[in-house]
Order: sequence, then C-alpha cells, then structure tokens
Amino acid sequence: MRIATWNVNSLNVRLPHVLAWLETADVDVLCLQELKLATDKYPMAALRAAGYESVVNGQKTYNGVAIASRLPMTDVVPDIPDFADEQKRVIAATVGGVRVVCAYFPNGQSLDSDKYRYKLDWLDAMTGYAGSLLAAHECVALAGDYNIAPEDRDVHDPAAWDGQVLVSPKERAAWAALTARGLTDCFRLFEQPEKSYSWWDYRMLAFRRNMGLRIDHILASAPLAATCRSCVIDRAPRKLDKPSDHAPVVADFSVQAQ
DNA sequence: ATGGCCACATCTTGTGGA
Repeated sequence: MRIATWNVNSLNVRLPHVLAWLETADVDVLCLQELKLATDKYPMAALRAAGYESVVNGQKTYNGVAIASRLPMTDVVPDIPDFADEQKRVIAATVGGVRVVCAYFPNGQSLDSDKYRYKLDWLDAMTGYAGSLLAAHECVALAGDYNIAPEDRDVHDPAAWDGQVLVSPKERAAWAALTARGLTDCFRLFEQPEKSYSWWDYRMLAFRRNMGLRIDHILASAPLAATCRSCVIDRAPRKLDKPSDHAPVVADFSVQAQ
C-alpha cells in the first residue's frame, strides 16, 4: 500500500497539479492538507473521476484536510477527539487495515505568539490521540504537515533557523514525545540524499537554491513500519508553474489490504 | 537589502503561512 501526504496550499489552485500527480504517482492513499476550502466546495467529482473517493474535514479560507483513497475507507473520524479546536486540521479513516490519520499541525508563527502556545497544546493533544490510536490499531500511519523539522539535518541552515518556530526545542521535544509513543519516521528508515527537504519558501529563489526544511512526514506504528519498502520526497511538483510550497512525500508499505 | 512570495477576503490592503 502506497500512502502519500501533500500540503497543497489551496486545493482550488492546486487541483490540476494534484490530478496530474495522481496519474503517475500510483498511490493508494493521499493525505491532503491546507485545502483552504469548505467541505462542500471539495472537488469530489474530479477526484472520483481520477479513481479516488475522499473524506473531507474542510474549512473556508484556512486549514482543511482530506484523505483521498482508491481503496474503501471506513470509520471516518474528524478532528482530535476530546480536543476543542475551531481549526480543521485532522481526519482519520481506516484503509486496508491501516488506520490513516491526516494531520495539518499548527505553524506557531513565532515563539512569543499565542499561536505557539496553541501549537504546543495541540501537539500535546495529538500525542495523547496517537497513544489511543496505537492502543486500538496495530497498523497506524500518521501522515501530514507536522510543521516541525525534527533534526538539524532537516534544516538547510540550522544556524539561521536557531530559535525559530519549526525547530524550537519545545517543538522537537513534542516530536520526541510523539515518536516515543511508538511511531517511526519512515523517511529515516532508509539512506536518503543529503539535504532532503519537503518545503521551500516561495521567496529568495529558495527551491532553486534548495533552502528548505523537512517538515512533512509519514510516521508509522512498529508493525506497519516493519513493512515499509521505501519513503521518498517527490520534488517534481515543486518545479511546476504556481506550485505548492510543499512537495509530496510517499511511503510504500508491503502490507496487504485487508 | 534581515527582504524578496503566494493565497485569501475584501477590500487594492491586511492576515497568515513557514
């Protein structure tokens, strides 16, 4: 089973890229973040014509997530249960025996911002949710835009980013707490190219200069991670006209759909 | 040159992203 995650930064704008990418990417499940559209504006028919059914937790203007799958989805749960949040950032569904959670983690803006406090609270809630997911399901995939670069090697210029949001010690501690629950970063299961990133600023010719961060991740429970055959970042869509600032990440698991 | 872009709503300027 091939599972992908992609922050598309407006599905209205990026739908052509998504459809074109699905034609060649051969993914079974695509987790989408930053739809920036309400659930009733989701292009359900276009995805269906491409062979994918969707479950959507949308919101006008900001946030919004969806899972598009060419395998049947069941037990759809939006949001983080028992965490009051106006922002639509999470949706989960079971696909082929895998509990897939699509998440758009908060950005945090800056360390002195209320949004940073919200991010830390949200991370705490997500860690609790991950614990309950792992207790209930053998195979769990938590895929999305984490807005955390876990290590300095995930940052093009660690000195320049020191003390900034996305790399701060508290965010990395939250990442450690989350992974300590029993989730593995699929990307680091394999030897990877130096300077592998999933996001590049639109400014400063950042993509061309590979001034990026690796903040989009697919984490898997141990039984699922044990079946992971590859995990790659596909930079091709970032080279298109009017690209998302994020590239998709794809993990290939040898689990048989059940 | 400590900023440069992009998407959205609104209203052609402000907010948010990362």
